Amino acid sequence: MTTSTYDEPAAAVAAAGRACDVAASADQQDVPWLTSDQLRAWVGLISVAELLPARLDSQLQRDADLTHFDYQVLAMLSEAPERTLRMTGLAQRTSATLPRLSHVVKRLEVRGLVERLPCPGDARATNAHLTDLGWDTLVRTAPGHVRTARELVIDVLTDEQVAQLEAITSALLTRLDPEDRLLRRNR
Amino acid sequence: MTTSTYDEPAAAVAAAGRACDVAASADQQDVPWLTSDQLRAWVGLISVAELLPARLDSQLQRDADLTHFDYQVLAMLSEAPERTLRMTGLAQRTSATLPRLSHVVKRLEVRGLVERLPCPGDARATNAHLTDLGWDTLVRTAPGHVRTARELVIDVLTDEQVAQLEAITSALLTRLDPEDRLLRRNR
DNA sequence: CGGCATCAGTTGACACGTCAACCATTTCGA
DNA sequence: TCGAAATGGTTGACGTGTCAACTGATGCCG
Repeated sequence: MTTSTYDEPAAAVAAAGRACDVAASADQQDVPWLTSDQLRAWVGLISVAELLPARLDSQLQRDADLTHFDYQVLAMLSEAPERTLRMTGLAQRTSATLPRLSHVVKRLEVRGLVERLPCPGDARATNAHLTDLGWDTLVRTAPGHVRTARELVIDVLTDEQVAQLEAITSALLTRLDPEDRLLRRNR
Repeated sequence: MTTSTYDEPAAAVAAAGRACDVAASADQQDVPWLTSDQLRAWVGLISVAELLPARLDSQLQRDADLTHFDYQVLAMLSEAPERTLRMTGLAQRTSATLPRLSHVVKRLEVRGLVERLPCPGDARATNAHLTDLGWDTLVRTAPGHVRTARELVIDVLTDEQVAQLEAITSALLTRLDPEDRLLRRNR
């Protein structure tokens, strides 16, 4: 049972893995457990993935009453021709489900940051359009957001690490986003 | 206004940044915008931070009706002496607020995976204890979780990249988790 | 044309996290 | 030793995301 007393969260996951070696040999495929190096990287990554979005949300919430997701929606629209996108396209660019996007856009519309228009070409579709107020809000909010991005990530790393991070996330996204919905690399 | 048509999400954030240069020079501090390299790394990171937790949740939900956070709670308890931790300590180890943990532990207790006991030393405190059922559940669930960790992250990267990722996340956590780990409504 | 499958999007019920308020216990200073 | 403040934890209301069901429009194939 190996019940030594670990202090670090990393060890907890490891212990569960070790326990599995004992119990799971029967009906589970052999899954090689992580080395201690791999384990540290894994725990680090999931910790960052847990804490970073919360920080972004709280900064944007405080400064502009926006979710990070709200911000991304506004940002995508600000880039689009006519500042307009169909709901489906917007959902893909923000990695969101359609129901989620629908709810969010509805709230943004109530606040006057976005408006919904029927799509001329296809009566089923809806176009989301960034209003002037939405644009102004985005412009006003961007600097603080960038500052946060620098404080929490960019300025903490060396240029070399930034380059490494780009390569690593790019590799991960081939698994996490196989359909390339984020349109990061449109082949 | 520079309204060229960008295809990449990365550009969207950039545009907002550029716009800010125009409008915000008056009352905002000068925030140097991100270079294209930095921008790619940033967008990659927030994409991963958005997608990875969702994947972990859905795998664990499917296989064991557990949230990734539930899993982490069980894992931390499995490591602790007597498989027992006080709520506050558990909250720190899982980067959770106390209310969140309280709700989660209540649900886990209903399912019989955890039990709550008054703390002998301090009548205010509560001890959370992993039951045998909880241990078995964790043991049964771990292999699939490890497999997912490999498929989505570890096996996608070279050994060198894993090492780089460890260094990078370690650096980021000095900012994201500067000893806070709870301290919600202080002062 | 008629009928069926698919697509685009919305809605509502439910689950989870957050926040503020709250209670009980403990600590500490005067 | 008494009372105020701090600690440990729980609860309930509210906002947001998810899923399943639904509406309406479009496309397809006979």
